[in-house]
Amino acid sequence: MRKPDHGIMVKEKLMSCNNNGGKGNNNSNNKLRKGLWSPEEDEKLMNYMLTNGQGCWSDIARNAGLQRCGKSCRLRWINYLRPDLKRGAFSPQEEELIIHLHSILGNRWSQIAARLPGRTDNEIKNFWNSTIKKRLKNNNTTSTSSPNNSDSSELKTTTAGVNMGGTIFLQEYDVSAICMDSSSSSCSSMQAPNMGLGTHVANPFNPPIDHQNIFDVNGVLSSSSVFTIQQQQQQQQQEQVGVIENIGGFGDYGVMEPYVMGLENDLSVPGLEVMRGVENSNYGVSDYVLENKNNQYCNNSTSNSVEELVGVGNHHWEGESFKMGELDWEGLLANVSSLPYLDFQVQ
DNA sequence: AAAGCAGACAACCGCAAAGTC
DNA sequence: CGACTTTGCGGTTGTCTGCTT
Repeated sequence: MRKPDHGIMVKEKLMSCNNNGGKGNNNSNNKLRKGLWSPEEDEKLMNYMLTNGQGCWSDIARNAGLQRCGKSCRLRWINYLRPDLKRGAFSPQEEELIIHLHSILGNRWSQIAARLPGRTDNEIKNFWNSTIKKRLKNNNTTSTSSPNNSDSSELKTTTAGVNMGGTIFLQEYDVSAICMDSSSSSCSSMQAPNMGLGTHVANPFNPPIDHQNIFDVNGVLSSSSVFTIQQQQQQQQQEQVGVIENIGGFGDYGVMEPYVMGLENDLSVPGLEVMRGVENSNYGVSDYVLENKNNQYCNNSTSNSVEELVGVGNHHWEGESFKMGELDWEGLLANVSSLPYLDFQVQ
């Protein structure tokens, strides 16, 4: 709907930017611009960043000749100017991953974004709040099940919804297919705190990788929560559309258009990763090429590192070629299930 | 054609953690 | 060790745009 080129109609607002909640301001220039960024400002910041790399943001704002606070510059760079940003609509795979990650991480947008290359937390947050949440809510209102209905004694097909805190619960999710683990064949509900799912599991590098835990609004482990990755993968193979389609029939995306990340030239930003590619003016996502030095995207199931377990963050895209279009989404989703820092969020 | 509405997204705000002096 | 600064995060607001009435 809205074109990505903003900042043309910048309102001349001035502000006293204060990062410290009113505790002080060491910026000699108290009249700082506020509001949308102009193309000139973007250019200044971009040029400065490409030349000097990332540093102290307040210095950047000053040295780049911007009448902006460092905080504003940082946000602009991270959310808009960064060369490794991917633009355009979220692909169905990305949607699926977001939903999946959100079911695990909750509103930890930065952590979710770290697992979606080229996407920012702000972007994902907006997308969630404007699109996914609404879809799921609509779907939930038409659902026969209530969010608080954790009666898992019945094996029902999928319903999904969003609790008051915005966390997805997947209840009664094709239980017959999911609850194959004999140890949990009863699919009985369990209170999350009793699962030892406090701030972190005891050993963060040795997570209970055979469990995916999805909690309903009361923190009750849903009836679909316990199954092994292997079973999940089997399920995903059987149901390629998986969670997404079961939630509400996402996928109204038409044909994905080729979109290659990056800019027309190779970009080498000090302090940032090298990305290589050619931008297509079309928005939409499919086949862009990143360079991933480690080429480790979510395929190292034996890894001891959190990042390696669940994929890499935005900071790691460099090195050998990596094709987004060839993402092992299913593998990614499977590995995401093994997030070791499964904080239990009381909503 | 104008007004109203809703979607999408950029940007701000407040807070907290981390870092520095 | 405390004060101050910087950075990062999540919630929220503001603005633009396309669609509908």
